Amino acid sequence: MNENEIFRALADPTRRAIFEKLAAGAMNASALREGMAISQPAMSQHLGVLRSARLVREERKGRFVNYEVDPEGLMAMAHWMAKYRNYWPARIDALRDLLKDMDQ
Amino acid sequence: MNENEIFRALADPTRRAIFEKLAAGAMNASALREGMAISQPAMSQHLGVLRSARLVREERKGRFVNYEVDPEGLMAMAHWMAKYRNYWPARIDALRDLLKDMDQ
DNA sequence: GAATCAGATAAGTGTGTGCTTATGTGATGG
DNA sequence: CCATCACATAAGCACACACTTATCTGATTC
Repeated sequence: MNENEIFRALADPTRRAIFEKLAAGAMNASALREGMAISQPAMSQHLGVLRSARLVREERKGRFVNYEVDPEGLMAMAHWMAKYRNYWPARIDALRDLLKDMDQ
Repeated sequence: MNENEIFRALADPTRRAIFEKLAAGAMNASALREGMAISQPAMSQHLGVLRSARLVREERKGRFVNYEVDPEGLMAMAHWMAKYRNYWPARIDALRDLLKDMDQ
């Protein structure tokens, strides 16, 4: 349950973009790079950070490495957020939107 | 809804500690410093970051400034997380509580 | 109104971080 | 086997960031 690595990992917009892309479907590092204007080493480093934060996990597939979202990191984040649920109810309309989003 | 400022703000452990302390009860900057081994300017700067991320808000009280958790930032985070709901399933006990709270 | 207090801002500094180019590793294929 | 691939690692560099000390602002109190 390493909040620090998780928040640090997500603090970088490029990494959030990578995560978002992976959330839409697992793929390998080269596929991730497509349309992202990012060098191969940079991608590899970003994936390393996301992986050690358990936001992403890898699966070797021959000489490819398939990456996918690791629920573990998201769970840890949810736990962190749950500590502050006292502060959520204030704006119920927003919460309703949130639940709607979640239901899709 | 600037995810970037929110995640950047929470990436620093000192800032998360400040936020956590404020979540336990509103207080002014000096009270926040107690037991935290942090200089006055540093605290002020951290509060500035948290405030501009809308994780915290201030209320002038004479020559004191009372700080409290701003639900706005947490809401934005919840929205971000909601996008990845598909990946939450495995260990939901905590999350079910979370959603139950949201339903109120 | 001068001293004092809470807090913000300014300016400088060391460290962290994200990038780059270059090279390494390990699997595939001709 | 050796050329090529998908990817990781190494090393260096520019910039961001969290801190410091010093100073400023604006409200309170005597």
